[in-house]
Amino acid sequence: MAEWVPIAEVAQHEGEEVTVKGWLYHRTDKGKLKFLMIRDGTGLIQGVMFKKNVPEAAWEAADHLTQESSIIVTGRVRADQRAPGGYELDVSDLEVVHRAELDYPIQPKEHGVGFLLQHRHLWIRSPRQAAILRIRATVKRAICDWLDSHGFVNVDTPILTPAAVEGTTTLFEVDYFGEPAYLTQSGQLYNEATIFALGKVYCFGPTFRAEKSKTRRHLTEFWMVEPEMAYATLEDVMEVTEQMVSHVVRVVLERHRHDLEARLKRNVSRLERVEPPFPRISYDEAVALLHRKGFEDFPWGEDFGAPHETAISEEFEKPVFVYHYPTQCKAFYMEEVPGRPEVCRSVDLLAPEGYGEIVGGGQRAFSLELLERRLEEHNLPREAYEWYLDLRRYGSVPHAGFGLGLERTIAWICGLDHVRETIAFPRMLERMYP
RNA sequence: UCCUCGGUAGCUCAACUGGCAGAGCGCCCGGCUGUUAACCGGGUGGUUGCAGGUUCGAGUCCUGCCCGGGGAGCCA
Repeated sequence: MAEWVPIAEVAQHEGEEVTVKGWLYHRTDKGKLKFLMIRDGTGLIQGVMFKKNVPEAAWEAADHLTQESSIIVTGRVRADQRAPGGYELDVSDLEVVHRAELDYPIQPKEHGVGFLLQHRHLWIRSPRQAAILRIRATVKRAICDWLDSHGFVNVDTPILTPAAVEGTTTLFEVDYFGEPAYLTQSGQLYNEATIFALGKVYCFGPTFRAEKSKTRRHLTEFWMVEPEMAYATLEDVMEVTEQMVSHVVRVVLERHRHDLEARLKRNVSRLERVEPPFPRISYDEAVALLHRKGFEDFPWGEDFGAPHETAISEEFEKPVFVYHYPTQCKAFYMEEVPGRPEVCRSVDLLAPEGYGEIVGGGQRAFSLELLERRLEEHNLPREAYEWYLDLRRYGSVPHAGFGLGLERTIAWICGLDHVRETIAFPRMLERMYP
């Protein structure tokens, strides 16, 4: 038998007889000629099958072959401009591993979103969805590579937690041997402990929010990478963020340019501009900008909604940092701006093209006194935070960190209109199946 | 939780002012040596989301419920 090669590498075997193992994506019959679109997870290639070139049994097997049947196809690799992708397989033999039942629900045509999500376990086979999942893997890898090579130690923070990290908002409660426990919504507080042992750290895992959000930017289970650094400031956070994000975009462009352009119809020139430094504007400046752009009645002190974020990011070609938010709309652990306690040392990174906030971070409160006061103001149970307060008792340092939402970042890079396509099996309000 | 749109064949949708429930795709049969979601001919396919009401007659109007899409708030 000829050498088994992944479809992605078929072009390197021009003129040779090769075997591909995959699934039938689409078939077109033209009398004594058949076109078989074959996918194998690495790519898509057209097999051209002439009746006179294949054994009788292979021809008959192909005759009524159903979509998504698993097949092993052998043929000579040939360059042909008429073939999608430029190369095709001049088929000499075909073996049917399993003939799929004939009611495969997903056709190579348009479907409604609800239907596709109900069949997500099959939808991911479609080339576009598979491309997104491959890019997701690259994004994760690129993030870890960058952090690992810049002195960050990967620490796994717990998923089961005893209390709310950022207050008692919407957490998923689970039964922990008769006591309530909660699925984590951030590993940050634990990272603030581990930096005292390791210097620079990051956690990277799933987080859970039980909020009843029904928008293109929300999942109830999503992945977040959270770097945290000892002896670091808000300015350090912005520098690390822009370096890391730029690296990720660069790597994705390097490895997935074709998928981005051909499969996802992404305008990559927008991504090519993503290089440090990113513009930085203060919350005050952002509010002034909004006032100039038609949001005259936006009150100072409120957090931005989606339309505001879009309006701000429209003014810039790159992702933009907005820093020094009002203290009242950020979490209890934010450091104050010296001399201006009404704003805090926080920063959000807004992605271009209306993708909104992909990073939130800041410099953490340094002093025990400030933290104690904040816990009280936020009505948080002090007992649950005693260990956290210890961090300010034994060698407190200025420190800072941020969280980057993986799905939102991927949606932006891929140019998707909803984060649900960036994860294999999205968990959303109103949807837990499959 | 609120606002908004929707639910008709396996899929995407149509059906005027209440009057015989349809098309394209899929699938099945036949034809075709260059298809790109092929094309041509024939065939298959329905508890109109559920329950009740109005009416001679309801996919269509009314009430309630269920399910889903989009958005807001909140967030990454």
